[in-house]
Amino acid sequence: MSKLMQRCAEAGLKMTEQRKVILKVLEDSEDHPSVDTVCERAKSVDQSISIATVYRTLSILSELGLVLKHDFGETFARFEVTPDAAHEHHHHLIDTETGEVIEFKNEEMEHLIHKIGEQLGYDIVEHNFELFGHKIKK
Amino acid sequence: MSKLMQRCAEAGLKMTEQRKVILKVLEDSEDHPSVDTVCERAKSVDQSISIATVYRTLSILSELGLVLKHDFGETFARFEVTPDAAHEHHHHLIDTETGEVIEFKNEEMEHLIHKIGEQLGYDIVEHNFELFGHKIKK
DNA sequence: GTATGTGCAAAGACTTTGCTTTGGA
DNA sequence: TCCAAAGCAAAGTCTTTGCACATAC
Repeated sequence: MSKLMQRCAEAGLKMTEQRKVILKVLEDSEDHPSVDTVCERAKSVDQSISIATVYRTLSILSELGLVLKHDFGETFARFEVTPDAAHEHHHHLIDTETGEVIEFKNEEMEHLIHKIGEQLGYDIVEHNFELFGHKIKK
Repeated sequence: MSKLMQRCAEAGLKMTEQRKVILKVLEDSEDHPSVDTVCERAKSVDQSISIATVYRTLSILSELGLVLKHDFGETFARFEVTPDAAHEHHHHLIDTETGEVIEFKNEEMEHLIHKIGEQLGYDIVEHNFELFGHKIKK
């Protein structure tokens, strides 16, 4: 049983065929798929899966903190499975010329985020950090 | 003539009555108004201003870099006039309990952003950095 | 005078939801 | 069995756009 399925079971969710497929699609995705893309990938396994179910499933997973919802400056949302170890946390650099999303890690950032929260008297529960830029041409 | 009007004139935009009102609304706003809010404030000066014009104006200003478009995790966009001096750049902390948006500055962040870009071989032209959290209760 | 800008309403894009049926526990 | 979940289609929300009229330069 996959980690995501396990977590869903713990949360009391019924493990329907559709959910199994969607969870597997998410776990197998190495990019940051949109709802449409998740749905397409799911449909290639089970044609009957509807986009409404994909929306509902992603919404639940997001509330459970099992997936992260991103806005990379487009008109729609993208998703990825939440990294479960602290050292797997990463941020995103979007190449403004190609649309490519590059993941990067930065320890300093992690520290800074909590330091800033402390200074302002806040418990930081979430954050967005995205860079937009283009390759430096030699 | 306001700074924003000046910049618009330089960009070759016609200075219509509607634009004057919208520019003034933006310059006078100390928060991060949504399109609807900008439109309401503009209408209180000139009832005839339509939301389509507000959308079009904000879109132009955003392309010119004169306003910044933000996504604070809501379903709609918010805007603010772009700070024109480097030392006025700031980021945002959204109070998840009240929805309040707190601005803060952080020099370290500015450095880090460009350092990360350099390390990855990218010219960073834009970035999003938002924190979400709640007040620490004593 | 002419190109740009505006208002209105319709269309578009993405997302949510009501209702009926299906199926997991 | 029974309630959560799915499919479908309609509706909702935010944003963009086509068109006819208005207006800044």
